[in-house]
Amino acid sequence: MAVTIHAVAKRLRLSITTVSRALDGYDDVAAKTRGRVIRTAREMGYVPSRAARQLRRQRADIIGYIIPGRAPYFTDPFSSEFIAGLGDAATSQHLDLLISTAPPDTDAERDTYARWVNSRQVDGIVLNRLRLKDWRAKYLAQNDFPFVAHGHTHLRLDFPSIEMDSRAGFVQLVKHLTERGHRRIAYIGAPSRFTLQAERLAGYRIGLADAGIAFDESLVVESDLTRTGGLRAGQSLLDLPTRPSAIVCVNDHTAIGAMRAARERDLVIGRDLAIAGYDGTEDSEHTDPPLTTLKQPIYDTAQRLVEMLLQRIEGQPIADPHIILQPELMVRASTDFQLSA
Amino acid sequence: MAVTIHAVAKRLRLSITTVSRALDGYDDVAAKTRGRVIRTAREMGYVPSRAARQLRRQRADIIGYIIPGRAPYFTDPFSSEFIAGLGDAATSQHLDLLISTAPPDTDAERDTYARWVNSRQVDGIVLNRLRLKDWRAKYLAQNDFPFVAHGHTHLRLDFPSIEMDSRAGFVQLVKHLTERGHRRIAYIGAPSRFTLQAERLAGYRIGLADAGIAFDESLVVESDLTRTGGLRAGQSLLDLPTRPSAIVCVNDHTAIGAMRAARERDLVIGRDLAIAGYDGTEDSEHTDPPLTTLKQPIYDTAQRLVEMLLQRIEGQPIADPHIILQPELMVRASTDFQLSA
DNA sequence: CTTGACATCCAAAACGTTTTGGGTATAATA
DNA sequence: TATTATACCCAAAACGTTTTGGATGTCAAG
Repeated sequence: MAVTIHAVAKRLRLSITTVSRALDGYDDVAAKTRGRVIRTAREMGYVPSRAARQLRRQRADIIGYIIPGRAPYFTDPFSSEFIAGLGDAATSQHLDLLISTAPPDTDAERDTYARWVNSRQVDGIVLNRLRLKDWRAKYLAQNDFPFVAHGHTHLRLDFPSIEMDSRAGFVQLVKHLTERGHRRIAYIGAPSRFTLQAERLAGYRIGLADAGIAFDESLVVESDLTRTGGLRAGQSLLDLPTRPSAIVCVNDHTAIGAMRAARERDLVIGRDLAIAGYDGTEDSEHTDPPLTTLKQPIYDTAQRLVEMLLQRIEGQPIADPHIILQPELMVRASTDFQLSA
Repeated sequence: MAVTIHAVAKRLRLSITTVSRALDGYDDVAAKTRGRVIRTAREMGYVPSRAARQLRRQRADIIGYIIPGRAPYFTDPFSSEFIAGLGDAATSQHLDLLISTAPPDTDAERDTYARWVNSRQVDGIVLNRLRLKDWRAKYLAQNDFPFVAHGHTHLRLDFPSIEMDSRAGFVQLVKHLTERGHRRIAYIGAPSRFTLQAERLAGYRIGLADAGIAFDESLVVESDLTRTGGLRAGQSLLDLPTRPSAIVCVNDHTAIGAMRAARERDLVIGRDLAIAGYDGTEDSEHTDPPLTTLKQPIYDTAQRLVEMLLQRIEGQPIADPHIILQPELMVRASTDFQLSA
């Protein structure tokens, strides 16, 4: 079987206490002894049993992330990049990342969270795509379980978070469009339970109001954050009696779907029709034409969230527990034209 | 703190043995007692400590996957879909999925594998993007550690695997192109240490030979499986004195980059130039024009790999330990035209 | 009444660490 | 020489389960 601390101690004719303390860098073991211990341990390929250490230390050195959805929903590049950020940051903090998947607001989701919390399998949890009334945040807060989140809720809860001011982003985006002559600007959104939908829709409405354009309910469609959803929503908008001249989308994937709907109808994006997304994933650079989008630093955000979570786990004070970042408007060919009257 | 089996036993005035056995469904506990135990445990919110169980059972109920690369390399949709498949399958088998990232053939990679194996943190490992001489496969096999892989190596090792016959796929793809009049067909590949590169390049060459076309080294470019890499490689190919009329790419991401290079040069894909990819990710459906590709069942493959791994972990015989699947040629507009002489 | 068989239950060991609370030399000080 | 520091080391407890190997009681059969 695997080599235990016992075996190392036996070989060295030392107690396991001394071996343990030597390896952990305590100063009550002679330098020479420490050297012997470290060398022998390495030679024998000793690595502490995670389970035993975890049981004794009451700490797993693992953080958890439950992907809110099932494939292919989750395969959007936002998730990939987010997970990559979590994974890399975890690794560099000597943590591991435990992943599971569960569709939002299902029993499976509740079970998974309950299991992770109660079995002390992870030391902390990262939350993403918050809901306005996010039971997860409530549950974790009630159980005093360390967590951080990307986004906010409408509940009275205090937890470390990083969020994008996507409302301001959409205001800016709509302004960009109205300045280019657009008056009929449509919006393809997400289900209303998501905070991101509330924020982005609000930004859209403010943007319209700023330009003195009346809000037109028929130009707002709910979709599901996927390309296929964006395609369907785009189809319905473009088949309207008087179609919009611009479509802003809740995320890049939706926009990519909408672009396809436009092509199906032989509309030239960037001339007949403006389309914009949100997220600034690499995808958006490679569409034809390149997609105007609001860029958020997904990878960095994930990394910083892990750092905050670790501080929270260790009970350290967090310097800036509520970070709000501004997305950056990336104007590309999909919207960069003056609408001809 | 969290509720332990001790607390449950105390409340019920039973021994922890009985509580444990009642919950585990042994038949040496009275039905009435079992009922009381289960009810009380649920009421008290008892969930066994993973660490303790793991220590005693010598089993973690966790499988591991180390993403071979760092962001943004890993953010290609192949990885996302693969991870989604692993995650979902793991969940449905009552396993969790531990994720880390490490660039191929680095010390970081070796450390991570060694740590996971020696600390018995995971019960088994899933390997992906195998290398021709994959030290990971060798290492795990030597340590008799359960693992399964997507792909094969050139080493004499026996392990459960699922792989795509991507060589046959490329033969078919090249045939598809030669039938449409293409003679100058270029290939954008991956670094040569990857098995997938060897296979796909071989398929490309056989396809050429089948059509009586001489292999032209100048039409083969090595890239890095990313869109940006595909863009660069595409640029260099299209700037050749006599440019190719078709480009086949080692994966969809590369193809998407190559498409961009073509657009930069005002070439109409699907008329002036044929481009094809490999993977059949959803991305390929949404390009303009839609991308011809070889589709492989990534999500299902991941799921089946998890099943095989679990059997391997439990020492059960595996019915079919070396599955080879045929990719499906999806002919789309990016290649579906006759080349005008 | 004894003996088995059966149904229930349980004490204690074991899993492999970390940590607590000393213990034993040796050297320095009084 | 006796005392006190100092440096180094260790036995044993604890973490929370699962599992082994009985123990106890009841009931039917001999």
